[in-house]
Amino acid sequence: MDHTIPDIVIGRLPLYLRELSRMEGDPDRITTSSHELAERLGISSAQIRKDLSHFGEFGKQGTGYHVHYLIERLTEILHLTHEWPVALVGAGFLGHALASYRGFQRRGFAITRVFDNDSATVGKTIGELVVRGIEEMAADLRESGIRIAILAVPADAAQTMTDRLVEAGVRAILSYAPVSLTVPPGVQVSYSDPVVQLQQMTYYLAAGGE
Amino acid sequence: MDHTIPDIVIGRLPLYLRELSRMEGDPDRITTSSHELAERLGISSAQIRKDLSHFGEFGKQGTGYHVHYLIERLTEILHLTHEWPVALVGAGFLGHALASYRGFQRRGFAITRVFDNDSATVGKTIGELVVRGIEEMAADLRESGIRIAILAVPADAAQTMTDRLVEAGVRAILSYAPVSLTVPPGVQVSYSDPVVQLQQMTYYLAAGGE
DNA sequence: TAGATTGTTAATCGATTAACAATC
DNA sequence: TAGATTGTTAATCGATTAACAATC
Repeated sequence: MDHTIPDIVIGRLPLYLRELSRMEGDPDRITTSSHELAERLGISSAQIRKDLSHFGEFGKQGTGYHVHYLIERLTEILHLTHEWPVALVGAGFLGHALASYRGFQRRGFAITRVFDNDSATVGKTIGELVVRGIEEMAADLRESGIRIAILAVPADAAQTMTDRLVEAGVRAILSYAPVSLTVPPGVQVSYSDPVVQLQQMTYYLAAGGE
Repeated sequence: MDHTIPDIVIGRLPLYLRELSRMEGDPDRITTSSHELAERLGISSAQIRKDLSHFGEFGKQGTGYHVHYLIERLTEILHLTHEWPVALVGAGFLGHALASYRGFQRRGFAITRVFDNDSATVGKTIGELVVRGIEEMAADLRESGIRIAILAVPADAAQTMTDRLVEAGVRAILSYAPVSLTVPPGVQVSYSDPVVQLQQMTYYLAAGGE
């Protein structure tokens, strides 16, 4: 039941979880089906059933899936049963937006540290968090045991900060810097670059649109 | 040479372009190879050659690829030969961060409009842009011919705003709202949800890390 | 020339889908 | 029971990779 599951399957589980949580917001709804979920997510129902079957049997023939039960199973599978503390590196505009985002807490994460290397920013507060200097970072992360970081620094600083984070025990990095990062095996990296996403879409937009 | 190229191939082209642009920053560098590019991006050289071969022959045996020339070809392929105007919907923390981001212009995009439905925000300025009311949006987009929008509104408002954008002629939407959107055929949608990315990574983090 | 590297082919690998027996 | 929907199989579809002739 756990013969190294494809990464692409793991990538869809959070989408299932997100959609199920929306469904759970409706108090009248108790169950859903792979068809309904598929419809709402724009993928095939067979894919959803196949993905879930990697982890067990969560549904009932004729009835479908109990929404709350499936949420609990996915929460376990994704290791979201406890809240993960997250370090934010970079307190620029994007850092501020991330630190202020209310959506983390509800879904398993909490930014508990903010670091920046600009002495003019260090010491200021964002919400309840005081911005700390980069020189404190390694010791602080090791001491607090934080394993997840969000990188919101300029491209030039990204690899250096990544190296420091990994050295300090961080094992998962969500990077907003527009560069490919090099990390040792066992460290997860996920990227978000709005321009890369826009550039993919413009391929499909016939030229000529001013 | 153009028998509907796989979407996954198109998705990698912006990454090639980004890495090549970094290489071009080094004045000593004239050419690169599929091997070097592969190394820097963490993918296979065969994949890079295969991807590029969908569009033509851009390299020279024994020499590799001329960096500047390949940048120009990719720029054409992705329709980045002119700057695309972009409408930003939502002027919260994230909207501010996006509107202030210097990285768009250099890579083919310019946010030229910002809309928000909060009357306390409308009329304020972000950089050189004045925030406009949502009620102006449809007419303004149609008149300006804008085809690309970035959606930075709460989940609840996302589908309604999407419908309005599509109705007003927008054909590509980059959404930061944590919901699946429904759009008619021919409209591109790309998503960015940091929590989804974090949740994918926690799967690989052994539980127990407090 | 000798060495390097492309573009392409064919093989391999992996993911998606259609279909259906099982069963609630 | 009749209808609905799962979990799973096998077939299909698509993407990646290894290998190499061509050639700069």
